[in-house]
Amino acid sequence: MKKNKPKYMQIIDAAVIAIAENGYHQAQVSKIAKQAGVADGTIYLYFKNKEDILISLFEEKMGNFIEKIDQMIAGKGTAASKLLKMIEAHFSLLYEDHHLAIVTQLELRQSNKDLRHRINNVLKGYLQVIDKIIIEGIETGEFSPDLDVRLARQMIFGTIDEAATSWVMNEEKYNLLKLASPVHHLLINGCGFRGVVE
Amino acid sequence: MKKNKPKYMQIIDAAVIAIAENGYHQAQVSKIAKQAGVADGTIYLYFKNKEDILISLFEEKMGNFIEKIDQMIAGKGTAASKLLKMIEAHFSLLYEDHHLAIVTQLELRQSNKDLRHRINNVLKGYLQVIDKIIIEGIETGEFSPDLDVRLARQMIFGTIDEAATSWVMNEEKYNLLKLASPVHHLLINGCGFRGVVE
Amino acid sequence: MKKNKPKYMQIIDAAVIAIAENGYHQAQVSKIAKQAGVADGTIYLYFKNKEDILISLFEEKMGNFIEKIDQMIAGKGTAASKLLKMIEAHFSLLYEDHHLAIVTQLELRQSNKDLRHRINNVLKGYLQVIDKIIIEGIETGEFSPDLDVRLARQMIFGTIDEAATSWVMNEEKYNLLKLASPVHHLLINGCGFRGVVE
Amino acid sequence: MKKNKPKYMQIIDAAVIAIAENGYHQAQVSKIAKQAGVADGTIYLYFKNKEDILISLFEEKMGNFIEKIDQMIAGKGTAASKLLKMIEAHFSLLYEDHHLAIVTQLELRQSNKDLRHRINNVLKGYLQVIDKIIIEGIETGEFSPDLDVRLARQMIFGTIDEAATSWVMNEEKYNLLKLASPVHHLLINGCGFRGVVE
DNA sequence: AATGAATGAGGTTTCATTCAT
DNA sequence: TATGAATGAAACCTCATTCAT
Repeated sequence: MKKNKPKYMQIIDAAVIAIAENGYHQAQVSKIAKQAGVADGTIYLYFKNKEDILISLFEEKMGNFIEKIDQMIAGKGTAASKLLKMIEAHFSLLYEDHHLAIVTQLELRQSNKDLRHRINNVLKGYLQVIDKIIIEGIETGEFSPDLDVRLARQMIFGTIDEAATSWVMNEEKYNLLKLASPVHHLLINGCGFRGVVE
Repeated sequence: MKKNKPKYMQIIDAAVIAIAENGYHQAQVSKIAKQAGVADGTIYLYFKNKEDILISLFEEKMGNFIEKIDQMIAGKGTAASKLLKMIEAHFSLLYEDHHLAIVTQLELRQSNKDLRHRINNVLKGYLQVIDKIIIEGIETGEFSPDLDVRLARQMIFGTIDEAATSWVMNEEKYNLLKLASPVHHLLINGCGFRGVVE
Repeated sequence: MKKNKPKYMQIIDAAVIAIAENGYHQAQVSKIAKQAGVADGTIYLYFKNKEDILISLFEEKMGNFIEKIDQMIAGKGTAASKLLKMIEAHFSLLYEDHHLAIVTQLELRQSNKDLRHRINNVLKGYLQVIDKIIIEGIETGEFSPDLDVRLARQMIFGTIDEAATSWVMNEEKYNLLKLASPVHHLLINGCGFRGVVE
Repeated sequence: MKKNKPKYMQIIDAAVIAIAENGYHQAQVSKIAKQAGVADGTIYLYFKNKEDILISLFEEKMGNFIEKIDQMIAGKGTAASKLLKMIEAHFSLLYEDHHLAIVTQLELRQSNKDLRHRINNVLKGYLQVIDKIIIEGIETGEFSPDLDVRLARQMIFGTIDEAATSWVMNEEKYNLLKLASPVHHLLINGCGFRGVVE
């Protein structure tokens, strides 16, 4: 299994840095190889082609994240608290890894349609986690019983993603972590006012 | 003024079709020219370069849309009703123009960072419209008084955009227009349940 | 005869300016037309193609010059004095017309081989004038009887041309006219020293 | 160091042939690559761009030549004899390499101003060699003490260059080498007659 | 396993020239 | 005569991938 050899992650980590620092289209295979400290040809002993590096990058980084989240929400607690934890974990992941934030929020988006479909496949795991929380919330009565799960999921993911992207595009000038709670509040309560400020 | 000549819009419309049908990177200038029924060189009588076609495309299509929305929400009505109109207008724009939906939601996102920054500039106008509605809603007491405008805007835009992108990626299998009302309801009320289904 | 119409010389003069100011490869037909105050298409009513403008330019400017020189040396006087007059006329032509100097000494040289052959054809007239002076000098005993006319002509033309080109490349910092006499002296006497400074 | 690899000179030599046979503007990179027996892309492993091939070509061929001349005139001997050697070396270089003669005397002259300036920089070394000889000649009393070094240099270079160019334009019908001696004689003695044939 | 020199396909843009008005 | 919008051919360079060592 190639994935267990040290150079596999070495190349993926190099790709994150190379893409973050040079931009998607300027991160040539030779730059990634140089950053990884291996020869160009060596890349092809571990990855089928360049696209394979990118999809593997996303799988490794996001896959781990999804597993972590999945465990995190497995235990007890309200759906709302689980949602908050998820948002915090998501923001934390990007906040802690500057390079990764740039790569996932900006650079990887300019990949071609094919690659983006495969990235979306990875994301499906994340969306399923969100779905789980929503369904649990509905069942426990925390969330509105007539919630359209798909739409709610799109709101949750779209909002988190948009908040993260804006933060990266604003050169990370403010503390993303501090947005987790207000974002969470917004997703639960929406914009509307009901006479009581919670 | 080049923009008033018929070939200007002819080329832009051709670009939308060519990009939608071939993909961003496979929509060569020669393909756009062919689609427009002009010679390759003619393109450069109306646009500085290929990137200029794309930014102009976005400015024309989105710019017009933003103006329309802006007028639409100028009159009377609640902030909530204005938000609904906006969402309907947004979904309608994409629903009515299959090619445009593909181009704005999928293809144009793989443009390089420079072009994306210029696209974001156009989008700013849209975000300001959203801001206007939010602020109006807060002032009239419809929306929560302690709403963070920036976050609310990110939720609204992020949700609309994610819903639209999902619809396109799902090959537009369902009727996007019908989502306007439930999406609007979600944005106003959030996921949370308060014992009353409105 | 097209040559007698006012626009013929108008275009040629515009070409001199356009080439001098923009360089040979940046002097597009449209620039020449603009400088001449006519439409692009009008150029083709007076010239077969772009090359025809350039060759005509050279013929007009140099042709006139050669005729003038030819008349100048027709009268009495020593061969040496005629040579001096010719050098002075040559330097004067370039000294008086800044644009023409740049065009003939620098820009027109980057024309293709074909055009250069045709330019050389025009130059033949000039070379024949030089030959006339040399032969006359030999016959009168002023010049060495065993002079190889072709070589002497190459020395005279090569020296004048090199002096003129150097002057233009040095941005015409010094007075070219003042070089006529010392250049003439050099051509007559060579580098060698014979104990007497004339 | 790229210059030491065999393909570096292989490509330069191919460029000389391709340019000589096809003309400057018809010597596309692909033709040079084909002539060199390498792929188009290989060219760019050794040269920054097409212009870099041409300037390198000139530097290699002319640079070597200038060094050789410089050593040649370093030893003893009269200034006049050194001048003769230089002319012979110059004519010999072109006479021995048909392709190089065409390239330097005709084709490379149609390069753009920028490239020509860089070529002139290389030529400066040659002009300095000429200056050395002139100054030495003045100091030893061989040459006229009131010689203007710059003008003398222009005469010498202009004459040699014109003779060489004429020879190439006449399709090298006669033996250029045989012109070295009479050209040398002309440069030393000029056109004038002093009653004694030396 | 590792190297890195070599490959070669593919696209944007310019500009001389035409021709309908 | 004069216009100027439209034409369309043609080339430099990049970079993912291979393969002999």
